[in-house]
Amino acid sequence: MSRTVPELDENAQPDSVSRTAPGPASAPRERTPGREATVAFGSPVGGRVVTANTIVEVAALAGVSPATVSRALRGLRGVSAPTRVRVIDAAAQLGYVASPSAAALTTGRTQAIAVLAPWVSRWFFGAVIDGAQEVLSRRGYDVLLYPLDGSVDDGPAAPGVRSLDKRVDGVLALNVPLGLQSVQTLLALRVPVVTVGSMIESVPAVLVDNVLVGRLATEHLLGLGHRCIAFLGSDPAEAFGFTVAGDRAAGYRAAMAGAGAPIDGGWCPSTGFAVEGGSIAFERMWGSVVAGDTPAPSAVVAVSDEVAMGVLHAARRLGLDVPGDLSVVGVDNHDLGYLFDLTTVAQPVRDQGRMAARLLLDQLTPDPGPSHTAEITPHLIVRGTTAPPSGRSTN
Amino acid sequence: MSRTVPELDENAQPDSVSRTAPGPASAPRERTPGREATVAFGSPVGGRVVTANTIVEVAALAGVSPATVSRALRGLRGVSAPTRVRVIDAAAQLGYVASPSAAALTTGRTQAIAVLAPWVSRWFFGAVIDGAQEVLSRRGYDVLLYPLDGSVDDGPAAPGVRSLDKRVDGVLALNVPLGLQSVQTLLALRVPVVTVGSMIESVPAVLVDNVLVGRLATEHLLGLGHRCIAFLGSDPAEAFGFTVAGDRAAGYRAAMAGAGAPIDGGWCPSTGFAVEGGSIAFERMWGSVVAGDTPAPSAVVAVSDEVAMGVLHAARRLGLDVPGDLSVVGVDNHDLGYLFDLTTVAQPVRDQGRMAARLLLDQLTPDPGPSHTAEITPHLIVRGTTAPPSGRSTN
DNA sequence: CTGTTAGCGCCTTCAT
DNA sequence: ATGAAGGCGCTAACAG
Repeated sequence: MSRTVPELDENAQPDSVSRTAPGPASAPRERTPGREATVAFGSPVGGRVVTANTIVEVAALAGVSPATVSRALRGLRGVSAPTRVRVIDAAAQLGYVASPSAAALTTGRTQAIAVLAPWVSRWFFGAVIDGAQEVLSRRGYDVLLYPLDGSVDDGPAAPGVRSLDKRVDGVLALNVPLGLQSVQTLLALRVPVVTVGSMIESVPAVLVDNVLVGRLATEHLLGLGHRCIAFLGSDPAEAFGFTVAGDRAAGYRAAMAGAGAPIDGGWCPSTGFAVEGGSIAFERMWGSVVAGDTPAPSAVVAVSDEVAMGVLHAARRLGLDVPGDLSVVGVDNHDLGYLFDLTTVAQPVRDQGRMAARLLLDQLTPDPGPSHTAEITPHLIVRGTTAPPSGRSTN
Repeated sequence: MSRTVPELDENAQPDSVSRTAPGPASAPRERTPGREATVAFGSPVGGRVVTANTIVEVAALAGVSPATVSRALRGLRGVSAPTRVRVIDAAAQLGYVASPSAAALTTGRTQAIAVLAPWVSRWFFGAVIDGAQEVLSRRGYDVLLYPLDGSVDDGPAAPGVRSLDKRVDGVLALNVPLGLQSVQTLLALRVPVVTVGSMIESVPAVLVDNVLVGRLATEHLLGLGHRCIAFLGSDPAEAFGFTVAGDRAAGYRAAMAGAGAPIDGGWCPSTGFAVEGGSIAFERMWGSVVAGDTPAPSAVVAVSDEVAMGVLHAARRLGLDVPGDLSVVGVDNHDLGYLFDLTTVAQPVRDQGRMAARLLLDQLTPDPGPSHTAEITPHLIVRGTTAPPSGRSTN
């Protein structure tokens, strides 16, 4: 199958299961009418109390019908104030929470949102999710995490996406280059979808003006006097509406063209978005420079902060001084970027998550109105990895 | 090696600003008997096909009863091979997926696991989740992400945890310092719980021998000849079974004591686990050193790699050379640690997620057996931030 | 092996 | 403002 585990932590210790705890015996999910809790939920002081499993118990305690409990607890109108109080009290006292499954079965809404992301351990995704989560949980939605491995190809059945059917009220797709089949399956779910960073036709999205991103980064370097600027992160296999790298590259090219600065063919290797890609590409490029096959760039625009970090690392190993010998700009404003004193084009990432969540929630209201696409404006943050070129070629 | 993110090509379309897409109109979740999909799910070629909403349609198409469909699709025995094939075919053809809500309502199992974590954007949590997710989704479980803000205090109602009732089959609590109330509410859910990094009495856990962690780090430095070693990350508010920092500090103290190296009162500030905590604490400490109130340490053990990064950053600002003037050890083996050439005590983090997930799944089998606690063995990874002290005080 | 019969717990008309 | 009744889609006992 897919999903290999490349990043096995060195020392993948076989599960050394040592101690043995008694454990809660984990009784096979009894369906008995009442459960014992050690804490009185409604009262400030502890004590033994039976937790209600169903709405019926609450109704009984409050002296009303289940229907009224349902209405009262959900804040629907048509319930007298005193009744509502009694019901809420009873529910609190019993620690009652409506069964999401049962509620979903009748209403057709699950109160859950799927978040599609290849990993969460990469900062960008984690940050977007944090932002989205914040908004979604405040509105009472659960977040279901779906790992969509980077495999762009999707089989005819696209099982990953398919399993979302009837499971969520909406989908947040994070920088996921979905194959055609997956997209169609996704849309066939008939639930609102919002993408972040990638585009699906007629689906609302949170997008950054990536051409501008590329331009800002490049023009900053041009402004410092650089003429020989490389772009690390073009991607040959651009596809499926995921044009982040391509757009940034375009902005770079536009800026270079605008300044009349020629671009060498060896200056635009592809890297992906991770640290290693940056290291490898830069080392290779520099090898080519040393060999005389490629003119030496005095600055680098990296497609992401992580790629920039990789470049910094490689540059150090190669004995290059940053920013003395080489200026570096990244993109993202990664949480750890300041540790490298990394100049970067910021694209508020947590905000993207928040906005995407709001866009999605908008589509979940009774009267959605037209869905729109939100555009995020990037801005330059100048730190210490950029400086005028050491030579005297001032522009 | 590591999976690369999506690919892109280099053509960028000018990004029109804030477009407004028609959007899928997002009809209020119609409950009509059939839905249109643009793709034939079962057949290799596209075409219009009605997606079945219920098991009844599948039964009809396969010419069997709903019960048989249920059995066949779930791989239960007691279905003849040809029948099973017919059913599976029919289901595929209709793009049928059983409603999780309905299934949960009858079985009492939701096939979902809650992951409790304060954030996802911090590397440690993301990595653990990635590991857990990998195991859980392979076994058909959904992952529900619950943001539990670091607030240790929990109100009497502990609403955050409470809402998990009837929603998940198990809970994975990641380094969450749960308050007493929350713990009891959690246990009252009557579902298996596994913790990572923290301890709840009689609840299985994945734990690192953190005393050993502290010892390994400290003894490494002692072995290099350091005598004046600070520990950044003691935790004053240690509580709720979350003893990570305390245990590491204890290991540090034990090692120091074993070497007969005295510990100055100013050497053990608290930091939390994030970068900034490390920077601030180290700067403050160094201020005290400069003021003559605290003897200068020649090395630092940081409670986490992020704290170590903060120390490195602060040290650089203070003009200290690492490892010339100061050696630094972290803990975690953070994905980005190598960029800082950071010596660290590794605790395979993704593996912790995997193991926790397995432990949890073990508890979900019909006959759970005794729950056990898994212990992870840390090990030292020597990189470039540690070296013998510049002075000649060799041991 | 397969079909029939009951619910699971809740929400939602429709009455009252 | 409240109650009564039916059904959401599925699974789990029984029949056969």
